[in-house]
Amino acid sequence: MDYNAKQIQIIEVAERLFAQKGFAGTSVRDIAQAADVNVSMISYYFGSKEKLIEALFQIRMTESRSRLETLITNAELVPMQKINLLIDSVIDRLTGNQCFHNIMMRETLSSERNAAISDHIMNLKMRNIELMQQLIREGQAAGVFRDDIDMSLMTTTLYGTVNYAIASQDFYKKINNLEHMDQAEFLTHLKGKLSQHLKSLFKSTVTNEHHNQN
Amino acid sequence: MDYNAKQIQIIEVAERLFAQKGFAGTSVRDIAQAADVNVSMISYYFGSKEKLIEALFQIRMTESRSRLETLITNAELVPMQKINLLIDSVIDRLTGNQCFHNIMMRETLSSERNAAISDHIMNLKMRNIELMQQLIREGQAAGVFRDDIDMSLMTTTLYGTVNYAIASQDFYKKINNLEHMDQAEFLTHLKGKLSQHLKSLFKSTVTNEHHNQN
Amino acid sequence: MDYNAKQIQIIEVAERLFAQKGFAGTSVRDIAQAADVNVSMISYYFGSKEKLIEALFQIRMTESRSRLETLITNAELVPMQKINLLIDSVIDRLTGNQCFHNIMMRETLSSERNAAISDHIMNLKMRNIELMQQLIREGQAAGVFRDDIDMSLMTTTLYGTVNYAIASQDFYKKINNLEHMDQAEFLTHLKGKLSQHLKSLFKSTVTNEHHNQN
Amino acid sequence: MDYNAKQIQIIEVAERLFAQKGFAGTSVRDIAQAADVNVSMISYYFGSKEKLIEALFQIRMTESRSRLETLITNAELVPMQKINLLIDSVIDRLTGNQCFHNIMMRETLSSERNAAISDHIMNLKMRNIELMQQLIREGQAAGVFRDDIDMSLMTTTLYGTVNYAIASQDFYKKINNLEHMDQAEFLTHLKGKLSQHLKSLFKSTVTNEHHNQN
DNA sequence: TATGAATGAGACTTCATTCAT
DNA sequence: CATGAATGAAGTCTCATTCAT
Repeated sequence: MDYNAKQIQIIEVAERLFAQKGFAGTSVRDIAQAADVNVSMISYYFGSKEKLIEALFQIRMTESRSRLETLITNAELVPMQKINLLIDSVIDRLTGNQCFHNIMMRETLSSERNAAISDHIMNLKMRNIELMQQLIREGQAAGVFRDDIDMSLMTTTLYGTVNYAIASQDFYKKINNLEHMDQAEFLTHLKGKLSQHLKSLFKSTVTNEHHNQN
Repeated sequence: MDYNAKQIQIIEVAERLFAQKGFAGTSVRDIAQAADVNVSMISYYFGSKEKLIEALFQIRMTESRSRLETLITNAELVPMQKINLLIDSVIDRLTGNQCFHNIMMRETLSSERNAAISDHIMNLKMRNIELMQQLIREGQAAGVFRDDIDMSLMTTTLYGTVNYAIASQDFYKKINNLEHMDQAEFLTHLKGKLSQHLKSLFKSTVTNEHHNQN
Repeated sequence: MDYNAKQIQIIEVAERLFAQKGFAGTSVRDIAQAADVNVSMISYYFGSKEKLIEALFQIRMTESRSRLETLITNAELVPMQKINLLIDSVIDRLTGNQCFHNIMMRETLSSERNAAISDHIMNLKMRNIELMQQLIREGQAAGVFRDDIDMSLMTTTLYGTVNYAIASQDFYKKINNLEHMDQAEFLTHLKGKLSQHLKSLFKSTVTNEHHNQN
Repeated sequence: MDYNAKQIQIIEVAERLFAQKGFAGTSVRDIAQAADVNVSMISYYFGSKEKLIEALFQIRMTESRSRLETLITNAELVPMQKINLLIDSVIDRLTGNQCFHNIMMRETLSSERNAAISDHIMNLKMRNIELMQQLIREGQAAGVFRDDIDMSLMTTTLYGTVNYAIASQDFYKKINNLEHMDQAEFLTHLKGKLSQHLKSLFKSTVTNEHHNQN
């Protein structure tokens, strides 16, 4: 599936609006107006509003498909390096695609799920968790990771923390008196803080050294 | 502001539907039908659909006002005990009000924010963070907590993890082969796991003992 | 099911327009405009355009339910009198409800049939044909009707002739130089001619007297 | 006016679809898809959807032009033989072109008539009736036909019966327990029945013998 | 000559809200 | 105080046709 310039334009505009106002809260008129195309183009190009968001998911998820694979299967890195790179990768992806991950979060929250989209999300998550399990086993085999790591909870903390940080960025700005920063500057700052925070968290929890049984 | 039985019925039904289908995705007809009242009642009682969700926020947030205060100001507990109680409290609140916190998450994600709701959310977060700062300072004064704790990030991890776990509960069930459990059983299981996981996380990160500089 | 004044108004207007332009050829806007109501009233009152035509069928067919029964079961008439009254009854009904029978004819011609409407039509036809079979058997028992009457073909001729006459009335007018007549006058004339014609046809075909085996 | 292969293909597909779903109920997309041509071909070849149906009428009516003439003017047949051949000819034509006559019936029922089509229909009917009048006069001159025949009513019965029989064929099948027959078999059966029925009807009505004054 | 992309009008329906009772 | 009928705006989608190629 490849899309022409106008289709991509529509998808990008839709992504932004869906993130801002939700799927149901965004009308095809909104999208058409913002993308500067005729209203009927959405149906014409994608079939329906529903199919448009499916196209969006298909594109964004295809894009992020291989990054994790190459990282995990890189033979030159030790497990803890991979964990740290993984953390930065997740931070980069989620902050770099705020709109899309916002939409994905909303869709995850919704129980009126579109089957195609749910499948996309489920597949992505399955793949991610499997890669992480593989990484954990590698670290355990090398004797540097603890044996009782619940990877699904660590993943939850990783994604949950980054997601929540992005969703609450305005609040974070305010609480830390960072309102003077512009968006780019602030994002760099936030990413640095998150990176440091999560790496520290993972190191304490995942490695064998100095762990306090609870 | 107190509401009569019918108004409360409407609010509770609306809460469930907003959580399931989103604010824009839920029509006043849906609410009226599910609450078994006339459609015009929503406008009649609350003024508008918008005002209805504001009423919902106002109620739910007023409800949760005092719990945290009493915990933090309890003189009989040591800081680490408070942290652990706090973690359980957050887990309980978020899992016990999944519908409402689902709505709050969605609204936080939305940049088309209703001013009244945004204010409610902001106030709640400010209050929470202040109480936590207070708790942290108490622990630091007692010499059991590290000096360089970024409480806003720890809070982000706490809420983010619990939120994400709730949002992804279907996935968690699947990945851990817990599909045989009924909802109540599963929720108990999940709460236990989250509690253990987050306490461990906080202990490693917050206390002075065994910390690995990063 | 009883309908209020506005609903009846809508149904009657719709009946006329469906007869004139067909179901697909008539928009809800056409109907709303002609009935002098808001467009959304059609959906509001009937659910959809489809349901509107179903309501129309349900009403018209309920109306014509009992006429035939009372005629056929009337003990004071001899079979041939019943046949003649039946012919006049069919002529009256079809000319008196031109619009509706026009719609029914179109729907019968359509293979994109609405299930509810098809059922209505099928039921009506089944009932009619059964009553006629009963009448024929009565006449045969009395020895005045032939034994080899194909009632389904006679019925086809009866309804077919009247239907076609109504559909071709403009042509009939022209061919018989009756264009000076107004509609009421012409209809009376046509009904008389049809009555005479069909009675003669049935007498020759149905009765035992003077029949020429073919 | 002659049409190329693609145009004929379009016309034939359109004929089938118009018969099935009506003119307004058939979109040019439906036609283009079923005929496996580009959507714009309809406008390109015929100017518009309207012009397409006109072309269809023009073709089908030109086709059937001469059959009746040769029959009526055949000097070797006696009037009653011509009547019978005429009946079979009508049955053959209407059953053989069900699609087209279905469309013609619908268009006749429509009061939103396309002028060109109405003219076509009117011309065909005028020609038919004139040929029949000629046949009747011939029979009357020979002393074998009654003097008071209303040919327009007899024609109405002929066309009306055959049309109605075709339109109600599903019902006829059901009522006579012929549902086991395939379409070709059933059609042969129906044509035989109609032929016998109408010939008997005409013989009783048209000829001087054994007529019962009404 | 033939095409497929593109269009604006209009299709049906649902929406939140109002108003007379 | 409560209701249900009614409304106009706006929703998504399909339509027949046009136009540049």
